[in-house]
Order: sequence, then structure tokens, then C-alpha cells
Amino acid sequence: MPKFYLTTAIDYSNGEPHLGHALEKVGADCIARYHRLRGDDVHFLMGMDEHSQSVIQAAARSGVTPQAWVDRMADTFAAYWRRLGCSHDDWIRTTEPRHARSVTALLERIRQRRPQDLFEAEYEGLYCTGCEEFKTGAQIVNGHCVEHPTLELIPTRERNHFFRLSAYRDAVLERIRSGALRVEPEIRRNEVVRLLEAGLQDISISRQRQPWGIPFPGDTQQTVYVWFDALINYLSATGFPDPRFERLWPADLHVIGKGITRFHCVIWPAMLLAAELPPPRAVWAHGYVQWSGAKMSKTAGAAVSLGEAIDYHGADALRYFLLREVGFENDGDFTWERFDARYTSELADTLGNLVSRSLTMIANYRGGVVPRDPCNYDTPLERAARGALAAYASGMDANRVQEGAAQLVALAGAANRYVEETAPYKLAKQPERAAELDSVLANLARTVGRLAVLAQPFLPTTAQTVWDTLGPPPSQPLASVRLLDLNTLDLAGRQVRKPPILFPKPRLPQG
RNA sequence: GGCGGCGUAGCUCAGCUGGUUAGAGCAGCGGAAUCAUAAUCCGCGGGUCGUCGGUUCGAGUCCGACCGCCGCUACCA
Repeated sequence: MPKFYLTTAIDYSNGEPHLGHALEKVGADCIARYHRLRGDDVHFLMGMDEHSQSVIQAAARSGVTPQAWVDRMADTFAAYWRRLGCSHDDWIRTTEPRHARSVTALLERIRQRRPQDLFEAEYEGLYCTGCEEFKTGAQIVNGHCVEHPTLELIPTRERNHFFRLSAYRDAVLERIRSGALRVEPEIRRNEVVRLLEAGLQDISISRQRQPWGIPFPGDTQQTVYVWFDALINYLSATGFPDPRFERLWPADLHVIGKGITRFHCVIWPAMLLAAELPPPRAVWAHGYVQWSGAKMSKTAGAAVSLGEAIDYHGADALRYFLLREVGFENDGDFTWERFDARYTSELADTLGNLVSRSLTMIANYRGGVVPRDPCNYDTPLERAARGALAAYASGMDANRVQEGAAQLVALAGAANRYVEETAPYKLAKQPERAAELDSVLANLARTVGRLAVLAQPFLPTTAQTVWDTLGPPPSQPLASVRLLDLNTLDLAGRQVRKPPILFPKPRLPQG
């Protein structure tokens, strides 16, 4: 059973989570659940990034201590992820002692093995007293910080600890080119490769005047720069530096947003190489949720809160919509209209209705007992199912969750067509055709069972509900069913129940 | 400024190395059926393939220019 260690980006503790956060967590959860389905030994990590400067400001505004603030934020985020059905195995916060210990250990390990890679130097830049941080590039407009245009930027120099990032350009580039470190989708890999080809500068990895952080080893005046600190969470959660960390490390997949590829595909691998630790095997950089074609802004955030989107059609439906419509590769749009359209057409009318009509017919014509198939499953539906299963697996293996969702619906659609072609409701009126009816009902039951399993990564609650209606114990627990079991799944003899309406449709006005 | 991507039916998108009347899903319209959440199934209409020019017997598909979106990156005021 191969281990599969995957992570999401840890979130800044500076505000409520929104749909963009949700897409990343749900997408990673979908991948995690799929790998469990494959039989992998999955370890799924999520968490919080709690050392940013904005935390101090947010805490001050609320009149609480930074620790109280991050505790509150962590509870808020975790509650949302629970509602969305996230199945993470661990939850790390960068204010935890296990993390500070790991950060210290990593820095000391670099200092021990590659002493030349850590050095002190003057950092010189424009400092904004409003933000309490250095400003560069696009953050400066007309000589002022964009956040505080009325304040003067102060030329400041400060002595910092630096990491010799430039020394790792070739090594990182080679790993990405050879595929030892897979950066996906391809467009992100190309961006990172071009960035590396352009060359790297050494980076400052400590800060003065930042009390809310991890003390820099051997220097009581400075704390570890928040990004350097944050990246290490993936390693802290493995138990590093305890030897047991090697059970999980290296990470098999870091799921991140497309905006932070530089940190994960360049700086992070370089840090690990400096410590003589293996870099992660893969990074997946997803796109962003847009609101009617525009970036998620505060306005949009106000227009659609995460809680509202969950309440609208339920957590499963929101997961499905994000993964199916928005996707995990390109940017995608969230609108209520599109949400309604997917929900009605695919979840209620195609998937929900198929389950409903199939189980109702088994209940009405065979007393709820799934018949054995006298034709041994040689049907058009069976052929369609083989194709869908294969396409589902190859899509999901490549993290193309949109493809997985599409195949789920495609299989349900094929089953609906099968019902029309075979017309079991007509066969039921002809006692001499009982064997044909048995075959049709067995095929439908098998399809519903397969759909429940394939739906798990997308619709975990619904999948369980459907599985439960397919018969009481001694049926197999859903969590123990593997993808390969689906080829031969046979539900003959099960006593099924009529399911509740899986995806109720709100009555339209003038209904 | 540098690098890159995109622009195809009302909407979301497929269209690999150029070749018969440009495709899918959704929405819309018509029909069939009645097991089912008035759900399902079948059929239909609809596109100057961003614009202009070029290469070619022939271009959505190659080349150039332009227009419009977007991404990454840059110690540019």
C-alpha cells in the first residue's frame, strides 16, 4: 500500500475563508479521497499560517492578543472545512511548538551541512511604517506605499540572515526538467522554468522588529521570515526532526494556488536541498474562483459568503459545483445561475433521478431485493460503465477532477438511457419476461452502487446515503470499497430501500 | 518592460501534426414515454471560428500585423 502524503496551503489568519479557500480544500480533499479509493495509504494535511504581520494588526483591531486571535481564526476555518466534509488526517498551526521545533531544526541542519548557505548581510529597502514592512515593485506607486499613500517610505537598512538561494538554481531546474519534481499543470511548470532560467537572487529569511514569529536560531534579535517559516509546516507535520518523519517525507503532492508557485517550486525545494532532504515529488497549482468573470474582491466576497454558498444547496452540492464547473486547473466562474444549472441538470435530474427511479422499480417489482442477472451483465450499460470507469481513473490519476465529475454524470446518463431502451416498467407487465426484468434491475442496482463509490470524492455525504440505501449489513462498508472492486461489484440479494430525495429542487416561483 | 496564454453557437468549452456540409454539454423549440425529484428519452434550429493581410489546390488549424481579455515576472517614479 503506497503512502500518499498530500498537503494544502496553510491559510493566513487574517479574515474569514471564502470560496477561493474552499476550492483549494475541496479539491485537495477530492484528490485525497480518490487516492483512498485506489487503496493508497493517504495522509492529508491542512492547517493555518499564523505568523504574518497582518495577524498582529487584526488582533489589535479586535482588542485581543495575537494568540487569542489566531485561536479564534483556526476554529473558524476548521469549522468550515468540517462542514464541507474535508477528511484531513492532521491539522497544523504554525504557532504550535511542534512547528517551531521543526523550523529551528531545519535551520540548524542547513547550518551544519551547508554552512555557506546561511549568511548575514545588510538588507536595504524602502520601509513603510504603516505596514511595518519593506516595500518593492508594484507595492510602490508614485513613491508611496499603495496601502498608505500619505506616509513617507523610509529608506532603511537592516542586518538580516540570508539564504543562498542562487546556489540551487541548477539543481532545482534539473529536478523540474527531469520530472523528479513535477510542477503541474503544464502552464505553471513553464512559468517556473522560465523564472529559474532567468536566475535567482539570494533571499532574506529573517526580520527585525517582528515579535510575532519564531526566534531565529542563534540570534535573539530576529525572527524567521514568515514565508520561510510557513513552508516548513509540511515538514513539521511529519514529526521532523524525529526519525519517524521519513515515514511520510517527501510529500507526494503539495496543492497550492497558482499565485505561490515561486515559493513552493523554487524556494522550498532549495531549502530542502540545502538541508540534504528530498524535495517534494509534485506540486499542483490550481486556478482561482472568479465572481462573474472578475477577481474575487471584497465586493464579491460580500456578494457571496462561503456560509451562504454552503447553505444554498448543501455542502455536497457546493463541492460538486466547485470541482465540476470551476475546476482545479484554470480560473472559473461562480455564479448562482451556473450553480443552479449544474445542480438541477446534473445532480437532481441525472444522478438523483436515476437513483430514485432505479430503487423504486426494484422495490415495486421485486420487493426491494436485487435480483441476480441471468444475462451476466452483457449489456450496453455495462460497456458504458467500463469506459466511464477507465476515463474516471485516468482523469483522477492526473488530478483532473473535472474529468472525474464528468464521467460520474456520464455514467448516470448512460443508465438513464438504458432505462428508456429496456423499459423495465413495460417488462414488469409481462410475467413471461421476468428474466429480462431481473437483468435490467440487477444492472441498474450495480450502476447505482458504482456511482455511490465514484461519487465519494465529490459528494461524500450523498455517496454514503446512497450506499446505505443499497442494503443493510452484512454489506461492505463504503469506506472499504476500492476502485478495482467496481469491475465485479454485484449486489444480488441485497434488500434495498427507497432513498430520500437526494437533491431536492426548490420550487420555482409560478411553479 | 520581459516571457506566456486566451479570444470557436445565448453560456461553458472540444477541435493532434492544415483537407469532405465546424462538434459536445447546458439553455431554447418540437415529439415520445410514464418507473422516477413535471424527472427521463429522441429530434431540431443556431456560429462571417476576434480583425486585417499572407502562404497553400485548400486554414478555425501555419505566418505577420492589429484589437481585446488574462497570467507570471521585473530593486521600472
